[in-house]
Amino acid sequence: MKTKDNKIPEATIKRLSTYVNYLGRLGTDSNPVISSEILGESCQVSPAQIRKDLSYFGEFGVRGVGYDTKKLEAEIKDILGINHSWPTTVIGVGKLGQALLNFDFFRNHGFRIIAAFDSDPGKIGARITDEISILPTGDIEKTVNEKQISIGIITTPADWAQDVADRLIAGGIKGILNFAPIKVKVPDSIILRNVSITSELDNLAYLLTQKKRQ
Amino acid sequence: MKTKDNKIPEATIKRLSTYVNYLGRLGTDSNPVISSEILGESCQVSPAQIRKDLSYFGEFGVRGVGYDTKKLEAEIKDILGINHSWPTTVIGVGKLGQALLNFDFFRNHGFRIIAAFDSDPGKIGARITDEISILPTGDIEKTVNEKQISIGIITTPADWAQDVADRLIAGGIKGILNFAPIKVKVPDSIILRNVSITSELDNLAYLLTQKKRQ
DNA sequence: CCAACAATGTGATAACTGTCACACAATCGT
DNA sequence: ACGATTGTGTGACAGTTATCACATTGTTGG
Ligand SMILES: NC(=O)c1ccc[n+]([C@@H]2O[C@H](COP(=O)([O-])OP(=O)(O)OC[C@H]3O[C@@H](n4cnc5c(N)ncnc54)[C@H](O)[C@@H]3O)[C@@H](O)[C@H]2O)c1
Ligand SMILES: NC(=O)c1ccc[n+]([C@@H]2O[C@H](COP(=O)([O-])OP(=O)(O)OC[C@H]3O[C@@H](n4cnc5c(N)ncnc54)[C@H](O)[C@@H]3O)[C@@H](O)[C@H]2O)c1
Repeated sequence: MKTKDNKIPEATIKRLSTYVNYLGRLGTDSNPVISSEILGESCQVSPAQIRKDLSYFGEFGVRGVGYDTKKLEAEIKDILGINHSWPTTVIGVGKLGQALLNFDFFRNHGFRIIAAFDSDPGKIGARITDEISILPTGDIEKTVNEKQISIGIITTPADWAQDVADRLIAGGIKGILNFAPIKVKVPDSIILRNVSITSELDNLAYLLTQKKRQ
Repeated sequence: MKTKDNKIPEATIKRLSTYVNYLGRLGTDSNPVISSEILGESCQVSPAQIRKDLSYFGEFGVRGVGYDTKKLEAEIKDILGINHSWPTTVIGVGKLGQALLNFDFFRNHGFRIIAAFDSDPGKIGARITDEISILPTGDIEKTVNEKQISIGIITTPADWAQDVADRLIAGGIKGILNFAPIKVKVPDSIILRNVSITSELDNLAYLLTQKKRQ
């Protein structure tokens, strides 16, 4: 795969994720080929935007025809790096952590949760699946290191997020997805992304308020 | 509150949410005043960016001093429209829906979940809290209308998201927060925001892959 | 009262992102 | 064989967002 440039807009990556998700839901048998027009309608993105997004990474379509559905899906998965399974762990098996642990979608789309941690003695040892049982927080460093876990998902209360992040990093984690409503500090070598559900709701509230005030 | 302009960057709103969240966590007693420098360090935003963000809405600080912590928090809540409680409902009381229903944080920060819906006969009728028990999907229109619910949070499987959205809209909903991995179609008058956890993970995978390939 | 200082608010500028039009390549029908 | 048609790929342009420098304004200590 060629990357013409390394200055890809973040929004482009987000859209690629949408495209690949939609392509995966398509019956490839009935739709062997798809145009940017049709794809755009489903993803609510302009056709030109789709072509532009793809053009950052190469030429995947056939002029006058469109894109081979299956091939395009594979190409985007390759671009995003979800054509293999990233070993992943969840720390904090509360309400949200359990939802993520039981979310099968991940398994088929590039992520494999292979460990779970909690600090609650009442939870430690509980089986989640055949291969996962809840480990104590103190084991994070060792386990991440031994199992070569790449991605850590933090779903502990905010007060513990930094501590957990530090442990993950000590164990050699590569990337962190943080659900706690706090900005954890990590060295530049670690990729960090935050999911802020609260901020999405706040945004909704703002737009509703705007509409009312206008 | 004055709004100088109605072209506020979406990123600004997202950051305001971060600021207000951080300010809420501060002990206002020990920190009656805060500078853009300090706030920026905690929120990982440049001081200039913070001042710019706030300047879209007015002048809230005192030159040479900084911002009154409590007052700034109140001002941002006012800007975002989270200085009162939005009546909210969750549709799809599965793993994720339950996590959201039990997330107390919302209650103290501008959102009050006052109804929950599911289509599973085994779940209907179950009590969530004193005031909420799970209602059947067929009641969405009526309940949203009667209780004047403003915001609907969709946590059903993707295949049902559009149906649920249509019912919410028929009931007079104002805004929708959608967790299902599909783009639901809504009229322009409805505010729609999507939370895509998968896309955040994809983004993480992309960045990790980039790092590896570089 | 004034000078030294601290931190805000903002216009100018740079960087980034999205839109659009159209050249170009492949296919299809005659 | 070739013109008509379809839909991609991309350069030029427009719009948006972030960064920076500094003028401005309030505070504090002598
Ligand atoms: N529930 C939601 O809908 C929601 C939404 C947005 C953000 N969040 C955030 O996600 C995080 C988890 O939320 P939740 O609702 O699942 O809370 P929860 O209380 O249900 O779960 C937290 C879990 O973390 C465990 N834990 C505490 N300290 C720990 C530590 N040091 N190491 C490992 N595990 C530890 C607890 O034992 C518990 O099982 C919080 O930071 C919350 O703000 C939750
Ligand atoms: N669990 C996660 O971590 C996670 C992460 C990202 C996105 N999501 C998305 O959130 C949604 C819910 O995920 P989940 O893990 O909670 O699934 P789940 O299967 O645990 O829950 C889905 C719930 O929706 C109910 N439901 C089904 N059809 C309905 C209808 N027509 N009306 C009302 N309720 C209906 C089901 O009875 C069930 O209780 C899915 O779209 C999923 O893709 C989940």
